[in-house]
Amino acid sequence: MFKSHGCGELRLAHVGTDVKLAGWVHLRRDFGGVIFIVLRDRAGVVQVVVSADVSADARAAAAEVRSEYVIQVEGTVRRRPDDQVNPEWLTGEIEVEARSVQILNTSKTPPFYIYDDGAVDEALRLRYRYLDLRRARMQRNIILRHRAVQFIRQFMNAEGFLEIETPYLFKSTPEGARDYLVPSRVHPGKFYALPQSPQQLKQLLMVAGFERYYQIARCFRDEDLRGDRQPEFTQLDFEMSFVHRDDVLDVVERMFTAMVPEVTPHKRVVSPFPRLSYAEALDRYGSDKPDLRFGLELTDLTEVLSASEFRVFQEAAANRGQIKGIVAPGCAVYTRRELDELTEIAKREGARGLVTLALAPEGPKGPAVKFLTEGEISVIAEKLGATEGDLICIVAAERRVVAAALSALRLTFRDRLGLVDPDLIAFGWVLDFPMFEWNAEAERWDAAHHPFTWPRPHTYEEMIADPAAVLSDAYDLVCNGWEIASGSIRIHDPQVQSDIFRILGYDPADAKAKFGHMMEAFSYGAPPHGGMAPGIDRLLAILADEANIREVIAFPKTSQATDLMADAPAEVPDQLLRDLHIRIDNES
RNA sequence: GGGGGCGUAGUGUAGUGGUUUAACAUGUCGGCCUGUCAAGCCGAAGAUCGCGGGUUCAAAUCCCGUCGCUCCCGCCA
Repeated sequence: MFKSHGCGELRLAHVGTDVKLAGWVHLRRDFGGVIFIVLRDRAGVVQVVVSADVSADARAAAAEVRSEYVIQVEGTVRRRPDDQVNPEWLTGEIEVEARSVQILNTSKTPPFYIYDDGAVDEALRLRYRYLDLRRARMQRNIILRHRAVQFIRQFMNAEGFLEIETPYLFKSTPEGARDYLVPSRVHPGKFYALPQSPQQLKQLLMVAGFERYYQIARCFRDEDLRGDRQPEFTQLDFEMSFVHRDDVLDVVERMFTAMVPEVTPHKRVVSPFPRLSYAEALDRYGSDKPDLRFGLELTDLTEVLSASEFRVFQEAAANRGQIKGIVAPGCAVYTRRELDELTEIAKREGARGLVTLALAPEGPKGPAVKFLTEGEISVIAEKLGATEGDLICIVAAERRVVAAALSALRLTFRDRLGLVDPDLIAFGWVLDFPMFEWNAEAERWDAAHHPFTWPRPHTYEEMIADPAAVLSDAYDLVCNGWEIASGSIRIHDPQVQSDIFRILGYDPADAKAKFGHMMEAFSYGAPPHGGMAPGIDRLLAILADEANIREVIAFPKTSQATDLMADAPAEVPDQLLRDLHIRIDNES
């Protein structure tokens, strides 16, 4: 072994110990006769003192050393004099007096600082990802991820789940995200698809009688990226037989409630997780993934303002729309410019405008004041619980737009007013999703979650009577405003499954080709089952205080889905394409 | 597919009201230095201002195009 200890693990207790260390040169301070080297390895950093008095050879070697050289040091752990303790460091009470310094490898000057987590151009970080990963922030995040995943494995194992792998080369399924395809060499013109999730396979594992399955599964979706979306991402995919909805929720709730204090002790989990119906989430927060760390809930004013003379309100009420508002505490002083920005946010979500009422000391102010009676204004303020100094924001439009606009404003105030404790982890369940969604463009019903979800009323007659009213046993877990997991109790009855396909308008022959294996499997004694799939990347981003899941993935893609380090995707030799029976059409 | 932001020594930034030898910090290289801890002091090198084209007497600066990174909308059952 090159080393007897990790650099960062040395403490006062090691004083007097002879140690062999190996790592990277973090910083170097050369005084001529004495050279300080801050040596770094995975465990952390420690100060090495190389004195000419101790070893002329060691001093000579240390003088050659530069940032990020890989060196080996042999020496003795020594207590630092009281006035030279570095309280910033875990190893700050000691130092290693070097007897020998060996250069194991040199390094070019790195393209950015390793010892500092300061901002560096994203493209440069990704091009030199292996250097970026050396930096404290990424080391911390990747190690945190390891600990979280290990916790999950131990927890799931203890709960009686079996870890089972499923294929990456599988079959494209209709709907959902665009698939990543893999051409078949053996079967010209045919393609595998990388799984968007192991959904079908885990259900088949339930049919197979494993009862409890889990997998830290890579999933692939060929859609445009966002801060919370990468083309490949990782889920804790699990499925359970002979359970009801609450049994599934219970596993996840216990797991995360135990995990957070274990891997991030400075974070506080709100427990038990609040439960909201989908309808309630939209009603109170305007979103199906509400940030539950703060209030600022939406209040419905449709009824109290239905008789208003104000045309904006009249129209909304007349068109079966809604009038809702939120209160921004202390924001009555907002300038014209700030109010315009709020209006822009509302408009971006489809609202035609935003009604603002500033409760200034001299009375209510705002462009709509002249259209409202004093009585109406006081009813609004009372309903919303607004007091002097507050800013009221009202959107009147169709339900969807009202929800989207006020939700966006709510998050804007969250950020501007600093309404959340960054160390709060606020999980919440969103339940009772609708089974179907009307797809106006295609003029048909789509599955709101996926077509394998168990509908509450499950006879064809009950469902077709009013598809919009059919709720399902689908559920989401949200955390700090992110959708963190999604799942459902599945259909295990082939009759119900074919009824769902019928309502979704699948051509029976087509459904058989796409899902025949599922239908057939269900006809061989499929147990009632359900499951869920928490997104590991998103959860880790929240725990690591990162806004982008890139920061918790060792080798992520850019927002254009490229790998700047390896330069992928890339062209391939013609022969490879010929083997795959593929010709490139440069026209399209 | 659409919209916004960014691109200037290795890195992070300033300069963007047209006329500079393109500034500052840090890093790099050399020198001094035996107790520093983002060491200090002295000295040096380092930038065709992302790329291409245009306007002009004159472009880092204005215009057009293009590339890259990023955020958002669409998309993501």
